[in-house]
Amino acid sequence: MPQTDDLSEDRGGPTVEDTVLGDLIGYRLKRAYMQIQPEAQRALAEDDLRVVSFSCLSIITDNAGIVQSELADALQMERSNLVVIIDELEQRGLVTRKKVPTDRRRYALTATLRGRRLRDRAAEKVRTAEDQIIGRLDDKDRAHLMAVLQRLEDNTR
Amino acid sequence: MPQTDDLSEDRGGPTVEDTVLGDLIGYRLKRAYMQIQPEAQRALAEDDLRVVSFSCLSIITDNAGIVQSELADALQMERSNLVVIIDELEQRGLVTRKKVPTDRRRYALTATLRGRRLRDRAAEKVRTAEDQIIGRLDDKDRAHLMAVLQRLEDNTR
DNA sequence: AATAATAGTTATTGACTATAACTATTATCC
DNA sequence: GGATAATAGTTATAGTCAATAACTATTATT
Repeated sequence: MPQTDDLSEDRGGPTVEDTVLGDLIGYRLKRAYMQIQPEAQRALAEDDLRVVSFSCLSIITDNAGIVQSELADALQMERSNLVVIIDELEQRGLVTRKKVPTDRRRYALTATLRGRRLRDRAAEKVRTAEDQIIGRLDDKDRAHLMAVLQRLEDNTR
Repeated sequence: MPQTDDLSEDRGGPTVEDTVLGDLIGYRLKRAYMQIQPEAQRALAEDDLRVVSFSCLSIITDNAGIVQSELADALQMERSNLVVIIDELEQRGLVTRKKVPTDRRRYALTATLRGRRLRDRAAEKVRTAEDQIIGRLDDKDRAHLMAVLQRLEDNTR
């Protein structure tokens, strides 16, 4: 029997009572996210990417020619906050900004070969990092989780 | 057939491609949380509570006599950031700070009757707000979601 | 042609988190 | 038992991030 010497203090605090918070979905979502996020962040930092820049790079890779407003919309962020992120991706040679001839207000964003490769590599690392955490979560539970989260998200739109 | 005039633009953007992001748990968690959080925030604002102060009030209510370090630990936040929050809860007469006789470094936190009542009322509102969003998610899916999220969280400790 | 709206940009603000440094008190160690 | 280390609470501060407003250039509307 794997009985150790440590008492209740061993992991995650001395079992605080909770009759309400833990039954709220928002709370559970936040807690789960707080465990995963730092690992994803660490994985992406190896390639000097933040979560948000990786997200942008990824969507741009999958949608060559997308413009900034559409990207902001897809990632549910303000287009003003996108500017510096695209600036950096562009300066690093990961994406290109090209004026759309038919509408010169817009910039078509396209990932370069380097950008696409970096996206794939970084995605692999994040996936691996997540798998570490998921641990004993089997494929069925994982699939169910993803489906339910997706449904949750869709319900609000 | 509920065919409307609007095209693909109707809800959530014109279906942007995504071969990677949507398969990451961190991304799905964040997106789901981003839908729920504003509603919870709005519900709590009716009682001049923020999510974090509600969380504190709730844990204190369930753990009369808990001290600030333990609370910070339970909510995974910095104890320095807790100070002003407890200050406010105390000033509003929702919790009391009382020196622990056996260890005068510590303050025992206890919710007042008003605090406990507010907690219950606010919790009810958040629950209702969440239920609006959950919508078509049946009890079985909800229970499964909560269990899996809990497991995810525990796996990292 | 005048007016609206849209895309991108810049600057700024407020909220939140993390860190370091400090005081008071208690625990540990020689 | 006294020096030293550790802990609880606090304060101040700095960094991160999201939201807002205002601006220019361009296109759409009437």
